[in-house]
Amino acid sequence: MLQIDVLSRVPVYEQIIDQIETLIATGAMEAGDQLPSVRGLSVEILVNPNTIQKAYTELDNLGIVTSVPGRGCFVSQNAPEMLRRRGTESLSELYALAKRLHSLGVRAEELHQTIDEAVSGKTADGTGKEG
Amino acid sequence: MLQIDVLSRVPVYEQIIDQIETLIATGAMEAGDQLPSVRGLSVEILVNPNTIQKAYTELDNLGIVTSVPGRGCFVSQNAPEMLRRRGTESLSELYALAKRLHSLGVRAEELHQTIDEAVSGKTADGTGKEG
Amino acid sequence: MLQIDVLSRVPVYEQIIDQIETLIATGAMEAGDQLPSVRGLSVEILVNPNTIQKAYTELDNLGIVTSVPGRGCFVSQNAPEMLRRRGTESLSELYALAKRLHSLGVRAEELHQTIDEAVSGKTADGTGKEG
Amino acid sequence: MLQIDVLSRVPVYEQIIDQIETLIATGAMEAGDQLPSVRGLSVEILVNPNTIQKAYTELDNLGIVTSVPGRGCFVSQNAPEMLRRRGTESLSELYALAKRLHSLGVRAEELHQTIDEAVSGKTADGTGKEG
DNA sequence: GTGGTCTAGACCACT
DNA sequence: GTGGTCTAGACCACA
Repeated sequence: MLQIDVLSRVPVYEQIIDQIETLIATGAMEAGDQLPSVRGLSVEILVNPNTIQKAYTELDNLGIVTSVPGRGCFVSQNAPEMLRRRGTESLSELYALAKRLHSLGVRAEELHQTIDEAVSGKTADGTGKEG
Repeated sequence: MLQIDVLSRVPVYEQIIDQIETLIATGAMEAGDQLPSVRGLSVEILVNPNTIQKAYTELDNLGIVTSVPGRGCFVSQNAPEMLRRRGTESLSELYALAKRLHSLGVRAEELHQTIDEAVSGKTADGTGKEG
Repeated sequence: MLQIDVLSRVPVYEQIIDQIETLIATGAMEAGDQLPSVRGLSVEILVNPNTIQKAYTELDNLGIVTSVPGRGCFVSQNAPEMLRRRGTESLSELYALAKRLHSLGVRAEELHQTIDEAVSGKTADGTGKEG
Repeated sequence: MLQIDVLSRVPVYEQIIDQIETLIATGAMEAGDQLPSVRGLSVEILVNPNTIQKAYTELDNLGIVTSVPGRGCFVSQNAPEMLRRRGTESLSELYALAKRLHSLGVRAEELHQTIDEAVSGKTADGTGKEG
């Protein structure tokens, strides 16, 4: 269900958060759906239960999911809307990265082209590799 | 000369690297130019000499700069070209980020608009802060 | 595990790098193996943790090793291959040194004999000390 | 006359020593020949006179040249023989480097081949670049 | 003066 | 526990 790269610089709990958010934003998971149990997901993706718990707690704090003690963890009603808003707010990251690449001499045209490729899902020079 | 944000999550030595790279890529510093001395920059921007040294060593490893013990630190001949190439290669990061934001529901139009703002230097909703 | 010569002109962190690379190249450590922890190795070979850290960071930059914060430091998958390639590329150093010795009047036969001794591990007149 | 690489890791004074030694060992300079004056060589190769002086002093200490105050610096009578002996002693460097390359996986055959190329003056894969 | 190395000791995020 | 960053202060070789 989730793909974890233990060698990545991105903390494991953050990878979990990102992927669950994407599942929700893309509609693969809907409001009210139950997340896998901490222990179940732990054995499935071979990650320490504490790390899973940390990711779930974080998602709860963000309001993306709702933990119900003794029952489980469920996608919040307004999760998709929240994620979209969060995405818009995160445009500042895109802004900062684009600004840096531009300052390194990458032309605006190349930046726009990369955006188009990301949106359309092509992998021209986007390998998906991070930093 | 350099602006350090001690509250940023970006390590100080990386801020130094980024800003020097930008100075070179924008032509503010040219091949052969001498960088400020480790100790001089240290007192100027109020950062420990070891941190400056770490940044310079990293820039040396990257080939952006050539350190000559006893003489100083100089911008490499092919630094501008290297930086531009590095920037182009880093488009994959932009690709990944744009893809993620799009998956969170951000529309392509918003992404392109952010690119435009980054290139033109406006700060509409790009505060430079992270998400 | 590692032998450090504090009297050598070779920096301690470089001695660490060299010896770990040798362990990997010779198969004593394999891809995926975990390196000793920074603090653990520090007390074992009586070297400051920062010096160990510097060696590990360098190995990470070289791609020989992958550091995962909070988990440890692991031998990269393609480390052995990279090391062998690096060795072949470094033949130019051997070339330069041999050329210099030859220009100083050392006969080719002596050079070949020294190579043989180095390969077979004998220490005839190769003390490992520098000239 | 001498070629100095100010960007090299090898100290300038050491480059001067090396090249003068090579000139003597190859017979380009003979016993009794006068070396260029400190100030003359200084302007010719654009190096600080103190650095030239340091090289000459070092050569004097090695017995390769003899400084005569007020008259100049001359190649010693037994310089060629000394250099040859020094070269033989320096075989330990070749030993150490060969041992390291071998430990990185370079085969003995490749090492011998590189020696042959260095002796015969070919530049197959010997670029002369250092480390 | 320059860069380079090392130590001691602290704090941080993450597992 | 892990690696990563930073500071303070020292010493070295080199120009």
